[in-house]
Amino acid sequence: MNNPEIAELLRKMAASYQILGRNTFSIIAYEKAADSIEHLTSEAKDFWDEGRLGDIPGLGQSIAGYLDELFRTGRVRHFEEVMDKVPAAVFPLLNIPGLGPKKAYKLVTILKLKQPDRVIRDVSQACTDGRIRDIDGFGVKSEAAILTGIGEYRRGQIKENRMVLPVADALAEELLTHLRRTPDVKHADALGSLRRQVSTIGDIDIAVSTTKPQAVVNHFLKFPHRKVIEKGPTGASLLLTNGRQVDLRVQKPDTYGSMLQYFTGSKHHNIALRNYALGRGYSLSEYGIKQVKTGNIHEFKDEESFYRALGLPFIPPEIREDRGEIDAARNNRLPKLLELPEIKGDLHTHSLYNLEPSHDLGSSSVAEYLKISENLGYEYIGFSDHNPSISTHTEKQIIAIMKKRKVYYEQQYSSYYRNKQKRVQMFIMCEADILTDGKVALPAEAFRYIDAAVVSIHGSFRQPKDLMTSRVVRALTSHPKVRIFGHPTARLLGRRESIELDWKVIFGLCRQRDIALEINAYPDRLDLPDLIVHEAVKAGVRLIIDTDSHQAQQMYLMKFGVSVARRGWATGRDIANTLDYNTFAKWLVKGE
DNA sequence: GCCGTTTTCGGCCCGACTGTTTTCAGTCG
Repeated sequence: MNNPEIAELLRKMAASYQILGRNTFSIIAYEKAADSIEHLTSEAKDFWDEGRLGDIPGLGQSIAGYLDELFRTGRVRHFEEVMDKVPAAVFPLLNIPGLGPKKAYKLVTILKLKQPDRVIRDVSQACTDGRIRDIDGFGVKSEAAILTGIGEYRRGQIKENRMVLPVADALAEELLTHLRRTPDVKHADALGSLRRQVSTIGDIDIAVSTTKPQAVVNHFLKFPHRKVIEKGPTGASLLLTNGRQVDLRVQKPDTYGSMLQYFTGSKHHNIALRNYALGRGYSLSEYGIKQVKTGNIHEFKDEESFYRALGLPFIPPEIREDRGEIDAARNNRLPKLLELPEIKGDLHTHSLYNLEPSHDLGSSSVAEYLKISENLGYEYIGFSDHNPSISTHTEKQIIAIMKKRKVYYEQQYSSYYRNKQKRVQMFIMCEADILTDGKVALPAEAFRYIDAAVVSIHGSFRQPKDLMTSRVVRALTSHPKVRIFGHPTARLLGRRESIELDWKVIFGLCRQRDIALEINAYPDRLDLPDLIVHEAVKAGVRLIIDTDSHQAQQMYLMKFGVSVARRGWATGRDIANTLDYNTFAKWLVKGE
């Protein structure tokens, strides 16, 4: 049983306890345990294997004992006994926004709904028939609300309606630029998951500090839009022409810091922070910090002073996820997170040189890439075109192509720099497929004509974990010039799930051979995911951030790779391409 | 049921919103 399934089971227990009227704090305990397991970076089963179930926060003797039974026998008798007291049809209804355990239970018992697999349809029908309005505690509006909720639930099942970070970021930048055009705006910032730079974003929320709220709201409403959803003296919501919703919140400068902190989240960070504050006699809210004894509320202009008032250094938004940042802050052990200017090169780019590759060519010339590398202040760039297709070439042909390609790059390079002093250094590389059996799609002899290889998976994504792991191990150990494991989970945001890998094995191997795991900054990849970055950093594995550019302008997307690294607690020392050219070349170029 | 820079006992995040009420319960983020 995997983590999401266990979390769901624990949530069902919490709901059952709620219906059965048990102790509120048992209910909270089960919910916390579910949250905790959902946030875990490795499987709870792996903890159990190692006899460390108790190390999972929120699991005490009781719940850990039940999970032990679950892993040993596949069931928990206590859970079954409790949940048997609740009609099975209650549980599917908990997925409907607006319905919680109490209401769901009431509907199921009063309407005598027995069949879990059709209970949502039955409730929908009951709303349409007007059979819910007469139930105690419900009314006409409840019927409409439930129907809306069911609609949302159904749509949510069909399509995950989130933007990838770079898209949301670009949209937010337009809005922020628009807002900052009026002098009434003192500060304007993104809020929520966008400010924390999460890889996918739902709605865009923006905060403004001003002494003239109405003027700012009016100015905001001039942004091109399809419809005004809401407007008032302290905020407004617009539906944009692209179908996205933007919410604006306006605050006076004196309380801007508390508001920014509160709406940046994450929810889990805020809960943990409030817990921490409560131990010191403070109660937190979006309005400020209240001294519990006196009831006095202190307001904050900025977040720095907000955290300082709690005795903490500023915690960067990217790591506000309740993954240990409050403890680290308290002990003054927050990492000095990587920053964009530390990046000195990009090692995964595709030029337009046609080597008859297995996958897509780039569309920019070597000169264009060099030009942008200069603009970015880089010391080096690597060209990592896909290997020549193995289905349409013999080994001999591939070797010949790679040899010719090396000459081409060297000529392009020297002609670009004919009369120039300062140069961006170049690495001639290759992105080689990891084939189904773990072979790398580049003959050994072809490695002579490259400095190093990125290897990555472009097919057979659904192999079982052990097979996939040995496949990757074979590829990473196939040649000394294999130096980077590209977009390691092969996920595509909103389109394809990650492959399954035993990360412990991969981390161990990467450390042993000093191979870097790539953080691929391409918009719908953002791969490694931040959670695995965090694990890799803890394991002391070297990382490298690349854009996987297929046209030179995409090199500017590096900042999103940096965001992922920051969310994974990475510092400059964890990232290979913060090294200066000489040190970096020593690391990258191995073998003859 | 969990947990400890107030505590191994006695606390447990906070406030808004909604719809149903006549002072509140349930749900959400």
